[in-house]
Amino acid sequence: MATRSSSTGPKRSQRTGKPLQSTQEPPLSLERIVQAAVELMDARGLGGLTMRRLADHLGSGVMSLYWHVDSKEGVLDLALDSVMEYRGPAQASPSPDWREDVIHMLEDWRACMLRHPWSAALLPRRALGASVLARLELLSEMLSRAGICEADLNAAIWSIWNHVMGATVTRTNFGTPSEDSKRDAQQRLERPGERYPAIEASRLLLDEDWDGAFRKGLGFLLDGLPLKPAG
Amino acid sequence: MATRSSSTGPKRSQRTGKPLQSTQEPPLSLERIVQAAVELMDARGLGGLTMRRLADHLGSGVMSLYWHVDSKEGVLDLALDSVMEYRGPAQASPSPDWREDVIHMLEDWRACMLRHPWSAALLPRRALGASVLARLELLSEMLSRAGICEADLNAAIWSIWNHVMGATVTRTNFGTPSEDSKRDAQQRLERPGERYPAIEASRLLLDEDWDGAFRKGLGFLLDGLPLKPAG
DNA sequence: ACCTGAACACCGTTCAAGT
DNA sequence: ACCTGAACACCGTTCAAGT
Repeated sequence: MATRSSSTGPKRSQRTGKPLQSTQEPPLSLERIVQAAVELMDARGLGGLTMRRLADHLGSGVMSLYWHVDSKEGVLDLALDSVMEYRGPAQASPSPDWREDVIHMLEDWRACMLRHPWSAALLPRRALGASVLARLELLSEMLSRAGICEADLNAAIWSIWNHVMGATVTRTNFGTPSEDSKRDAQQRLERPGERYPAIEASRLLLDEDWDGAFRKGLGFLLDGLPLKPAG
Repeated sequence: MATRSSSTGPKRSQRTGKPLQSTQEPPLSLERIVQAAVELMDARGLGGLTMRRLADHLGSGVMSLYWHVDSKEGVLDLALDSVMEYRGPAQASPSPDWREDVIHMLEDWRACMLRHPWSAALLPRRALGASVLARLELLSEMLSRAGICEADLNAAIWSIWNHVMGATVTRTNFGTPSEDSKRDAQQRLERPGERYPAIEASRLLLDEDWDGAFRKGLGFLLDGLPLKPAG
């Protein structure tokens, strides 16, 4: 008559009933929770993160998570920042060319986000964590050293932030679409009475050189920054 | 004994039991649904849109919506595009200064999104609708007329797209924070062992001139575009 | 053609309790 | 200090039915 499976033996998934791990689970910790959240989102996307699934993944009850974490929002904050750490360029930092340093850090930033496609959409929606702040701090130093004046600094930083985040979020959304959705998009562009000849001609939505567009656009932006001769 | 209220008389909200409207509701239609969705999100944010609430708002049962609409995703697609229409500049379009035209359209784009703060976060996550496509088409024409070469066109368009979307989404997130969260942010910056002197000095996170940063950053980007002498 | 309620398989989180 | 299950107030959507 019992509708719930027996609770003897090792912890089992509420969802599948299969044993989650043959060995003993280590105790819960913030680190384990955050790491599991990253893995879960890597595998199943932003919407795939569920407190219940997260607990399952860790072999614990759902509510156990809440002793370590305030809410799901807190998990998202920590997961995002955990993925954004910067280890710096190969050699000692201040290279002769400021542009090289800036581009290296931003390419790495973008690469981090592309490794975890859920992160780009999360970036602008949460409080800034230590890793993101460290990157902004570094960017600020680099631009000052390049000779940007104080009055232009914040606008320059936000513009670069917008470029990195926008390029990444746009790419994870529009990049590598299925052949079907490509055909759909193309048909949409050619719908009678609603035509977009310029977009059609330039293949804006079919062009797949997202890396090139990122680099080139970043070049435009850096070219446009007003720099004084030297720091 | 009945646990549900009587179903005589005009349609009542399942949630509150109050009559939703003293007059007869007009029949459902795609237009009414989309408009109600926009109103709901304007009032309660992206997370405030619920199929049940939407139905309540319209005085219908939840499942009635699904005759007009495929899914909640479909409602979001339509709501976004409905809010992004461009009516063009006051006078006939091709002004002597291409920059003026571009800036006008982009300022208007940003203004549309700021009027509906949920829209910026939605923009990069959905299929492009007619209003957004029309704006991209217009932008493409304007840049070609300005003399950008074909090979640079798509990178330029995406960079500008990133700027508009990024600036708006960043502003709706970080803009006008409460005094409390400002203090929190400041304390975070000054935490011992984890300091961000450059960000602190430039007041990157406290500066509230988002309009200025948008315009200035767009200026940098347009300055950096490589233009041939004339179209 | 248009609308409906019941039901299903989920959510995040509160609570009162266990060790 | 750390973990738990039951329960609450929600979700989006399928289905079989009504008019």
